[in-house]
Amino acid sequence: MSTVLSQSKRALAAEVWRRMFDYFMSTSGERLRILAELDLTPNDSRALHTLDGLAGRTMRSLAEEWSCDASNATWIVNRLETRGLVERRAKPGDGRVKLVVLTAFGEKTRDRLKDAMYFPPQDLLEMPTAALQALKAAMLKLPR
Amino acid sequence: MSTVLSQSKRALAAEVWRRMFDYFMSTSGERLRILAELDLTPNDSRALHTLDGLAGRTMRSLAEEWSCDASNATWIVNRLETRGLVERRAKPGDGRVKLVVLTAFGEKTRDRLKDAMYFPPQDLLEMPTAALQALKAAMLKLPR
DNA sequence: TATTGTTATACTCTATAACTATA
DNA sequence: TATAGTTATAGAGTATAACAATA
Repeated sequence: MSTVLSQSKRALAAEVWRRMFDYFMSTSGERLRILAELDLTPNDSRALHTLDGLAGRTMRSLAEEWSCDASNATWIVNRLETRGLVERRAKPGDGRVKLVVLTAFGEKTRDRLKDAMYFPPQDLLEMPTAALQALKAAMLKLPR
Repeated sequence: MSTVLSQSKRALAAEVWRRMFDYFMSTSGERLRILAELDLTPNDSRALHTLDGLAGRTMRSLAEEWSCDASNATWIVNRLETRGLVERRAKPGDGRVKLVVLTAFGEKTRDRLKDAMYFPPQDLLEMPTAALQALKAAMLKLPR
């Protein structure tokens, strides 16, 4: 891929990004409201989405994923455990390792959170259908 | 405006929102990197964007805008003041009130931060021009 | 001896309540 | 007496370093 970009293309991408950035930021209050309603911090939210109810994650891998110290991961998992969202299980082969999994309540909370976050802002719902269709077609071309 | 929406329109808006949400979230690491480079926390960033170098803001209005306690606003402003990003000025007519303004350094830091945040992600810059044009046209129709 | 995780400790961020100064 | 802001204090969240248990 080329690293040389035309001036106009740069300006185009900048305009697209600025609009998307501003719109997304304008909706951040709604996300804070959703978290407060479920009595979760942004950090709790990130933690819930890292975990699942099946495989289990080692404390070490969680600290790495969360870019924090191992002792901080202990603190975060303790907090979730106290609230019944996760549990620690011993790893069969290695007595040093603990596996953290979501409880049924943890999975339910994570799913409720995800549904709420994915629910579109009211003013997006009220856009003309044609504009939404154009937006969707363009969004499908986003690189990830 | 109608509050009755067709099923297909709901699904359309949900798809658009989910794509935008996921793309934006996938770029959050870059934003944290920018903040770290300027030695700012997300909170510092919010504070810088609330202030300016001219009008000045009362402590009370800042606490309200930041949805925090007045004593917390004092703490946040103290932190910025220690780093030379803001200064407190007395309000001429009312000796109780203090006005917080960005210093020249504060304005420069805020501008550098804004420029970095508005710089589009690399993979957006590398999208085909036609796709970017379609994206821009759709973005211009966003409600805010 | 190296690795996994926790505990002890300190520093940052946030809130409640008490306080000072001005209106 | 009411308002603007700060200080005292306590609790949540994060990091570093020391530690215990297991490999």
